[in-house]
Amino acid sequence: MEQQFNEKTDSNATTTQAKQTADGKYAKILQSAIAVISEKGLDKTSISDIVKKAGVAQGTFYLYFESKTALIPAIANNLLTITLGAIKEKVQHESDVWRKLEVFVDETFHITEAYRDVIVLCYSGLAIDNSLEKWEAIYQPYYDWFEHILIKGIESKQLYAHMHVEWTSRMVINLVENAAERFYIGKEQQNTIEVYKSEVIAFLQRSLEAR
Amino acid sequence: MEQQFNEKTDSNATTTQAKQTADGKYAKILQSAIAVISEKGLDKTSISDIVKKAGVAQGTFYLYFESKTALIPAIANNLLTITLGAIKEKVQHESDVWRKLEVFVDETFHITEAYRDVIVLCYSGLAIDNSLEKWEAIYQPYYDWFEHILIKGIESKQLYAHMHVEWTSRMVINLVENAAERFYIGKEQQNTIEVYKSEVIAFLQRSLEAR
Amino acid sequence: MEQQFNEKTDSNATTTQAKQTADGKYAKILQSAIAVISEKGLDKTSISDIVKKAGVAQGTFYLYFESKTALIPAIANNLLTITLGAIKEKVQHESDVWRKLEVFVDETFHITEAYRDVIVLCYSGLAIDNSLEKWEAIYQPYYDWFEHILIKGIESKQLYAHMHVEWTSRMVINLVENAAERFYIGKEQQNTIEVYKSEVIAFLQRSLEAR
Amino acid sequence: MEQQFNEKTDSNATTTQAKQTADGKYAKILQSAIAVISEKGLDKTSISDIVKKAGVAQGTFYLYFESKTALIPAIANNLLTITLGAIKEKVQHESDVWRKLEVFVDETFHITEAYRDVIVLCYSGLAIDNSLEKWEAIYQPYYDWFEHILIKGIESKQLYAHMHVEWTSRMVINLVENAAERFYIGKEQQNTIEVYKSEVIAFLQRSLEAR
DNA sequence: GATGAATGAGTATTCATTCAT
DNA sequence: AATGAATGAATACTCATTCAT
Repeated sequence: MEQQFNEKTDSNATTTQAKQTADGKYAKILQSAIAVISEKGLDKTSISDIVKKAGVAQGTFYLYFESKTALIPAIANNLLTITLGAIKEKVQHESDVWRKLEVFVDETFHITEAYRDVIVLCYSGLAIDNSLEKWEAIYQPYYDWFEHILIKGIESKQLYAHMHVEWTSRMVINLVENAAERFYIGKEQQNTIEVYKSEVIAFLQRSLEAR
Repeated sequence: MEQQFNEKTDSNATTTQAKQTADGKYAKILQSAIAVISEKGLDKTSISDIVKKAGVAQGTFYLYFESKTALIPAIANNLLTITLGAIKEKVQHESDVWRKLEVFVDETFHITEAYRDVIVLCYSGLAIDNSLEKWEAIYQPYYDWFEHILIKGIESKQLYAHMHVEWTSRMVINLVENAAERFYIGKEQQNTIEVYKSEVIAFLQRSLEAR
Repeated sequence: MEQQFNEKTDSNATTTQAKQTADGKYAKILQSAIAVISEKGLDKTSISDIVKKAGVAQGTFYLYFESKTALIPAIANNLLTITLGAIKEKVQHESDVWRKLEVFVDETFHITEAYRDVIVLCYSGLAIDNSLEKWEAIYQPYYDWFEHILIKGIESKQLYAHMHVEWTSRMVINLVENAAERFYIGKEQQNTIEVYKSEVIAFLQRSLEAR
Repeated sequence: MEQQFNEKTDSNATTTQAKQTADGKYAKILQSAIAVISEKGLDKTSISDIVKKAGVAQGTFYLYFESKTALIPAIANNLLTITLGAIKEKVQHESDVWRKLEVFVDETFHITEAYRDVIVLCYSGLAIDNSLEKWEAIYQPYYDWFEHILIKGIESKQLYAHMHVEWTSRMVINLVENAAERFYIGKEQQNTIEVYKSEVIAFLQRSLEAR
């Protein structure tokens, strides 16, 4: 199942690889940018900060990125690649759709915690630019992958047959991500996390289960 | 029901009123800011743009706002006030909880369309500042209000009794707002809107209904 | 005769005066700009150099000039005002047209020597900008003034009656200025200057005299 | 007559030839530079623009030109070569000095129109550098050639015998070029051109004719 | 000779903020 | 309260030039 998505993932990877020059300056700059911007915020990060950390010259930045703004989609793409990679990895070991959903929620919370700052910068960065559509484009492979989970679940009669899989895919992913973000951004107590996740799963289950 | 929230709403209003001077300069500046920033984006909008549109002097801005950054929570607050006001207004005419939900979805889509730009600027503005918690604080009255809808629905045995109302309130509001945003940001065809909304409502209904 | 040109001169002066604020910051910046650019050349002069010399803040420059480029027409205008002022002053004491011509040549050489650098920067500055027409516009009062000299000379039967005064005015002014520039730019020996000027005057006289 | 100038011309040519490599890269770069700079102006033209148009690598530029600045004298030299070549070509068919003068004026106007942009860039370029003397040096063969025209005219008793030929040569060339430039830069109506040229010729004739 | 990736110095311009009036 | 002239810090981006291949 995931097989056919590897292609898309690969196409992303290819894009990335296309940028992989000799000494991997593209990657070095991108990683430095993520690190610095995550810490200081997009506005307060100067190109100078980034190149200093990356150990390249000021002008080199512009050999790989058209502008400061062009960093954001690259970062977002990077984040999605990591996210989707990690989630696929975990989920593929499960065969039951409900277990998949649980693992998906688990992993989303986990990644959200780890990449909290990057997630925030992607939101703000893409919003600034009025390029929220780019976000949707970047998320496309994620949506696609989850749609297939849903379809399989429907085929196995475990999921509600009449749902609109495309829309539902987006609603579920958003619901879970947002719940996770609210959990970590709001800095709620860690001890409630399992209860919180259960509630999210229960909410989804009631919506998704076959009836 | 709304009664007890008037307090909080008032506290917001009070904040606003405190700033209401003679010629309503606070409001004039705020409205100008919303208009200009919605159009040009936060970054490309200068205080100069705002005061020019408001017809006041440069320095006057700082009599009402501590800094440019301080505009965002004010704008967000203004948006929430409008949103919550409009939704309450519409919803209060309904007695059935499912009708309330429908009207709530309708109105959210409506407002999202109308205030699309402002919503985007609030996201990016608050994210920039790493002050996403402020957003939650501002949304508090909205969450509270919806919780009461849920509670009433539970009491009337129409809604699922074991839900965690606080969390569910947030999940539902987020789900609907996000669906609406995706609809208008993605610029999907208008003719699918009713189907789309129905799907959202159906999704929620399956989760929320008593069983 | 000069009376009627005072108007135009005044209009220039007025323009200048309009810019004369409280502490004469406009003039201070303009004079500093002339000084620094004359010395270092336009390209190698930074706004920082100018404001430092003028004793104002960086941003203050932009209160009085739209851009670095906008300096050049201002400088050119300033130069013309000085030039025309000085020449008029000297020439008005002469009644004979040939004496006027002599004094005009004398004074042109004199001013060219004194303002050599400024003249060069005006040439290059206006050429850079492809705004050579501006130069013509700025020179207009000069051309006008000289036309009247020619007309008076024609009326007194001393100058060739069938010349085209407007074109001749431009040709003569250019001829003399260019001769002077070539003299000082080429750094010819000072001892030849009187002979050189005589040759220029003789050349002109043969062209202009009534016959 | 031109014979003796061939040397100088050759010296120029030699300079050029010295740079003529295998695939004529020098010429390719020079022509590209003229084209691009004429269009965009010196300041806004980057070496990158030039090499891109020339179809050579960035570094190749520096094999043929020491720096960006070094382009200007090369362009000016190129312009003079073209100008002098064209004018000589036309004038040599005339035997009468007055006809030569007419043809000289005609051709100067013609070339000024055709190379307007290049002329402007030479002015500004050389002025920027404070290297106006270079311009004189480049023009030397032109002055020399015209001096000989004058000498021949004097010998044939058609021209005024007591003129200073060297200075007069420069004055005349400048007068005509400047008149032409003013004509095309000022964008005067084309229908006046013949009248305009006649006036220039008449002005010169009165100065130059034997008396 | 040719290349073109890498460099890093250099700067015009913007704009949030202040404060004397 | 209101003004708006003045400030000066801050920075994205350019591009001439170099040099290892």
